[in-house]
Amino acid sequence: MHKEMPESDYPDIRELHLFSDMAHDNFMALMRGAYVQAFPPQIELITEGDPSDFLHIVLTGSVDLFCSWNGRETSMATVRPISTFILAATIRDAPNLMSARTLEKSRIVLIPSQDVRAIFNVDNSFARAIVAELAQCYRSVIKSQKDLKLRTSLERLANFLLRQQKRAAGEAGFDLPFEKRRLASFLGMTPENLSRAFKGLQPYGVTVTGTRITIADQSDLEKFAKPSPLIDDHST
Amino acid sequence: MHKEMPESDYPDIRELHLFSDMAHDNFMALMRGAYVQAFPPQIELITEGDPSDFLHIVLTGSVDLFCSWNGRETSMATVRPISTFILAATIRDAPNLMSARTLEKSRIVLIPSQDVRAIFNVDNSFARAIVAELAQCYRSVIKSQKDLKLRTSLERLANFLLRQQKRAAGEAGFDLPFEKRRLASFLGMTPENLSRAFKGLQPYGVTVTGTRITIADQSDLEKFAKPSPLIDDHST
DNA sequence: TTTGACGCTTGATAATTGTCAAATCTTCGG
DNA sequence: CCGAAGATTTGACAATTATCAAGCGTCAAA
Repeated sequence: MHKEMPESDYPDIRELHLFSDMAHDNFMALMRGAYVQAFPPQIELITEGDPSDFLHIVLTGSVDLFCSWNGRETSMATVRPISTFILAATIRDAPNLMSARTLEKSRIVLIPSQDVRAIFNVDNSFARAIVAELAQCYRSVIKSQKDLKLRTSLERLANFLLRQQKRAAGEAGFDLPFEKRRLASFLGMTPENLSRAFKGLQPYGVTVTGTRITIADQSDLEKFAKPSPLIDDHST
Repeated sequence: MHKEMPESDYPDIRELHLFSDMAHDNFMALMRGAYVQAFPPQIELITEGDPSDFLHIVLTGSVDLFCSWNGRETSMATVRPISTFILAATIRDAPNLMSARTLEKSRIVLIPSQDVRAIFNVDNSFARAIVAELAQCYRSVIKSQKDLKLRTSLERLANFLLRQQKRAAGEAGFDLPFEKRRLASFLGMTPENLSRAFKGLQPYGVTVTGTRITIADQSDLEKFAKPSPLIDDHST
């Protein structure tokens, strides 16, 4: 089932900010203990509440982080290559707060959490890289929380579309990066409401054809969305 | 205006997990560069968007962290002694994502952010303590986000009251830790709605008299609130 | 004690969002 | 190409939450 990691994957992982500065030997020690596995779509990799046995890295494909309570479920984030997830739980040796499932066929690296903690204890560069990563993650969630608490669903959608447009190099037309039902959950609304929200943005020049979005006039939409770097710029 | 820190405050700060393991010299270096200041209530200590010039520590009093957008405002957290705030922005040398204001007369320690980053770079124990702190903060926000996305306002209030009751050593009666208007904002609702939400919890044995809350039967309220350690236990 | 200021509550109403059911569209294996 | 399964859309309706305005209570300065 599990396969040792092929060395051909090392460079991609080494390039991650999290691993780029650590000592060679320590990096190799982490890699030697790691597994890589190809998962089909819709496989639950992690269940919230379970202990965090592995630090995960998405090499290809994509992973949905989601949470459940009382029969309800909500999508928290989508992880795309190449990045890690559940770092905080791994470091604290605490139960996972989120579940994770593959959205598509995905290659995932699994690094035993105890190895991560052991190297964290001896490699100072690694420890500092983890600080940078956690600070970044923390700030991202704060931004997301501001988005949720300060904006209506229509405003959240409008700003989401503007962020996506920016990721698409500012092109007027681009494709949604995932299903609408998941987008709805991510934005904290129902699929029905998302459908209506798209219509509600038509007066601001937003056109939807299937998964394809077109923004006629970016500044027009911005007048409504009022994007702020303190909420929408996920790079700082 | 600014006062150098009296050495009598050193032990309290040293006891914080963040500082307890670092080298003596480095701790002293941080303290020597630090200021302590007594602020009256309702003073804005930090404005979101500003660069993070100081790591803050609340010695006495309390501080509200809040965010604004488009004329709206929401309370994100209340900081009580003795703890730090805006660590993530300090470490990343990034603009603050939240504003901060004193809720009451408060003594605040200000440690220049560049000092914190400098010591972070040379003190490995400090770096590791920051990892633990940031991981904890991150997990707290995730829990708060789950609370917001998965629960109705009535459920959020019910669970909030149960958490407060736990903090009050499980006593049936306890006082709200801050104004209702701020509680409403923290829970993501209007003051009017909070007032009605309290009434909505009467059938589950919740009584409100001014700032005093009484929970007649904890298990009765829990049957409605369905608290979960993955949302409500802020110690892990 | 009076007078404001301010926070809290209440009622009426509106806006937003969610639910349910049915219709339509897409996808994909046979 | 067909047809079933699942996603999306739409409409009707209900629940939740916000807004506005008025009233009540408390507290502190005059």
